[in-house]
Amino acid sequence: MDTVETEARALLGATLTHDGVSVRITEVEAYGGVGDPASHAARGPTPRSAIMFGPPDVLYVYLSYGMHHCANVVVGKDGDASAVLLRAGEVVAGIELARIRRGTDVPDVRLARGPANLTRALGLALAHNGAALAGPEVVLRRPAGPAAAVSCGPRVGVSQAADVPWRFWLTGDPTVSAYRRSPRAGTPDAARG
DNA sequence: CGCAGGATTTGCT
DNA sequence: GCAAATCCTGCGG
Repeated sequence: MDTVETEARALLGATLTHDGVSVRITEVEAYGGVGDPASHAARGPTPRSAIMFGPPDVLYVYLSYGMHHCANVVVGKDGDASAVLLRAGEVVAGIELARIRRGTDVPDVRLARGPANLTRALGLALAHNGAALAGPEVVLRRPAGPAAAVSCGPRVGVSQAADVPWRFWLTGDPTVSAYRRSPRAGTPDAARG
């Protein structure tokens, strides 16, 4: 339970609840601190990334491309800037509310597929940045034991250190996105579990 | 004060 | 498969 990598794996199968919707986490990405060029904390603490340097078990929410929200779980002890991006999940409660937020024509397995879609299904926004995972607003219920089958592969959407296999997902789970490859098609996926 | 870029998603060709 | 939408953050001057 020391590395962000381990923390990321441990979050698979966890259930995150907010505002009437619960999502079982099926896909995550690990982000290191200062040593990880792809992390928001790569160049030291900034107003935005400061929350990552604080105590763990809080939410780190940020706005991407001016329109999408992404949610992270801050891990590691105080002073450590590690975080785990929540990329996809399965809606296990409040599915009707999630469907309203995402659109009635969205298939169930896609309700929380993709980091921005997951936050939208949960109703998370910038206002929840720094929210404690122990509640009352946001509740994270960690799984009793480690996930049975976990696959790993390179991170998606990052232009730095994309070769580091710090993306984890539950093998074979239908809510996990087989996301598009990087611009360079033909790159070996290496993502098999 | 101004500029460049981003942990994405969606829709059209 | 490609390109646009859209705004906040971080850095340089």
